[in-house]
Amino acid sequence: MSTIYDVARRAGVSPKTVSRVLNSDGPVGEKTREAVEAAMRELGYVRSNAARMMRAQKSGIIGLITGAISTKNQPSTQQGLPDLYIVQGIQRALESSGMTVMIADTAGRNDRVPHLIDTFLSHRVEGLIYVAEYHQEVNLTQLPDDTPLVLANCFDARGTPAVVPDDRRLQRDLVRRLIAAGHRRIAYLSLRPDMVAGRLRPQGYREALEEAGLPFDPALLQHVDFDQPEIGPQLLWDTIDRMLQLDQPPSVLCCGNDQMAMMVYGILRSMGRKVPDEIGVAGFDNYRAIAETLYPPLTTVDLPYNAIGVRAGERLMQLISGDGRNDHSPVQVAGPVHWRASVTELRPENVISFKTPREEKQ
Amino acid sequence: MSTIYDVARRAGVSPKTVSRVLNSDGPVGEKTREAVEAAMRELGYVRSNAARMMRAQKSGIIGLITGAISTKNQPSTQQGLPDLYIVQGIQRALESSGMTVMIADTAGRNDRVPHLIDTFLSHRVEGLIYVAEYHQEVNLTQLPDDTPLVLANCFDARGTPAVVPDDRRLQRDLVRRLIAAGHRRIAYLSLRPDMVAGRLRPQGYREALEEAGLPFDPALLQHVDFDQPEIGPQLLWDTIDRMLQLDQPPSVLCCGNDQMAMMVYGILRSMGRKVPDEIGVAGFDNYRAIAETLYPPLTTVDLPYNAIGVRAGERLMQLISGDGRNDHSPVQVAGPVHWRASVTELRPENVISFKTPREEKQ
DNA sequence: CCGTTTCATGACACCGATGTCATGACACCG
DNA sequence: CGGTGTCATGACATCGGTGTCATGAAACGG
Repeated sequence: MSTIYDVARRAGVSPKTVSRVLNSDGPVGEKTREAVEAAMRELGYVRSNAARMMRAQKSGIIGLITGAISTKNQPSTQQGLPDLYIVQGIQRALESSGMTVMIADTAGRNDRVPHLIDTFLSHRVEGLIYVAEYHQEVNLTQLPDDTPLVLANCFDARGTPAVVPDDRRLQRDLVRRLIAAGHRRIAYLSLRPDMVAGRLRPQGYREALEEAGLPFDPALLQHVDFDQPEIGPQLLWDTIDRMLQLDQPPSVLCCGNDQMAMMVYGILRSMGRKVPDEIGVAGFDNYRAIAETLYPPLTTVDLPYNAIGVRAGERLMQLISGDGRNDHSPVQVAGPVHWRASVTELRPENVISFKTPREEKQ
Repeated sequence: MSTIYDVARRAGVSPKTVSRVLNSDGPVGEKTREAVEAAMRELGYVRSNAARMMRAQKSGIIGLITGAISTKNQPSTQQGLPDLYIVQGIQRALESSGMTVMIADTAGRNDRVPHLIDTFLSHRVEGLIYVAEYHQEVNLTQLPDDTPLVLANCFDARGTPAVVPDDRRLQRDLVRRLIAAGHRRIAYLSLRPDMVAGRLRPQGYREALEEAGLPFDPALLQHVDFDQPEIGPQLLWDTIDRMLQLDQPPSVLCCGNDQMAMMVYGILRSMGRKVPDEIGVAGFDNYRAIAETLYPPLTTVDLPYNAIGVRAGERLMQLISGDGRNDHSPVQVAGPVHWRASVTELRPENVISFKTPREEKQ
């Protein structure tokens, strides 16, 4: 691979002049510039990042640690790959800055994280982002260095800058919407309470009920460990069965996530209950491969992974450029409700208030 | 960040000696080694890859180009993220070699590929892998350089080393298994024929029929563009309806992929047909988030994305180490059938032949 | 006890790009 | 016409490791 020296020789100038052409510092004569550019083209010259970053003491590299790519071995993981969208968002946010993103995968083993961090440091990354597979608290080994770190989809006790989904608010918005559609008996099938989402989402559910003056019925809030290998479907079946046996059964089942909702579809139909006519189903995530393909399509709320990534990327760029605003509270990100055919509008008159001005004009 | 010079000064030795400790070339006295290691620990020394690769003229970096991370904007993409498993496989294959994998995302725009390649070349990557979102033919701009390139999940007309799924064989194996289970009228709902999978998989289906001496009925092989935004479900509904109206309706619906199978579940149930008692459903991909969670779980065949990645990584390492075996035929990878509850065994006696020796002992 | 080999270590150059400073050629101004 | 400023360009050092070669000391053999 050719170097600036090769280019310089071919163009009959000094290496420094080639450098000037490359970087547009200092002045370069018109003819010289053309000669240099021609030489570069002819040699297929590509500038060496290694030499460059060595001199400049800047790598232009951002390190990204994620389990996204190999999450499937973990037993209790729900759908698996959503945090890929976070990575996508990060890339989008960093694209304009000219940074190169280097992604390392934990391969499902958290004990490899220190090694990955070491590799990144040896590349002299200018910043690090750790992306968790699902909203959780983490505890990374302290970075020995002053390299900035941002946590995405997770947080820690040290107050490291973090960006997380606003589970509470998202669930509240969805349940609000269900209430607005006329539903009064809303069941909530929650994820395990040892997951952050399994705690925050039920909170949002209860908040929406309270706001609307609806009573909270403990019988309608159940935690279900639905993704257990064997017994998961049984647990879910049993929980739904009990709810439907109640004196006042629910008119809609709110599920902890879209994958649970998919399983609920099958169970309800095996029970001979029609969705949405006899009972509605709502999800959480807007995991589109599921939500849009299910039949009928699933009402759910957008867990904005993309936005989380973008925000995390932006936050990191701030830190790198020295904007050390010590915001110890994590950034919370929310997203829109997606209303689809899996829940009926019990009171059609309510629908009107949800039309946009534009639609009303038509 | 400290350098070998800092370490050397602290340990009272020369930089070269520190280098020797790092790389275990040349001999180093016991005491000296300890002093150097202590100094490194105290300073939190991490060796600079930039300087290293500059001297060694080796970057230790593999470039990976994929649309995996941002595929969702594309209109005609089926499920979206499976090629992430390919990336995982590649990482696994390259892990032991000490290479660092740098992933670049096309952000859904193929016109960015040349730019990404340039970035990689400026990092002096030692090899490149291009990962396609689904099995397809591609046409990358010729690499100006002698950097080795491997295609994963795609191939080109130039005979670039490639690793692809063996769609034909996978489908044949699945249909064989259905036939072994006693099914004789097997319908095939294919993906669009302009996709490679939409051509190869039906071929495998027909091969399995021929092998078994079963007649091929054109009415049972239909292409369905099921993931069209609006009309997809309608098209699918209509196709299934027609098939079920036949004099000899099928006993099992073989779907082009798992996502289509998920949609078929909903449609069959809305038609009042029970799965698997009245009609069986089979998928393709073993997209576990769907196949295992659907109710009943889906019989499907493993599209071995992981293995494709591993093979691609291995192939690239061969090329880098100079093993230029000019294998112009793409490597074809297959995987196992996953038999789950969505298809019944019509003739139980057949099941015996599928028991493993171990099971028979019990 | 002297010549030769082995061991432990250091001096120095080099990889490729770029920051600093110097140099020569003009142009401009009083 | 001499002094000064601008422009175009190059020489040289530098970033942090590592390959090459040299050096001095200890060990070994006869």
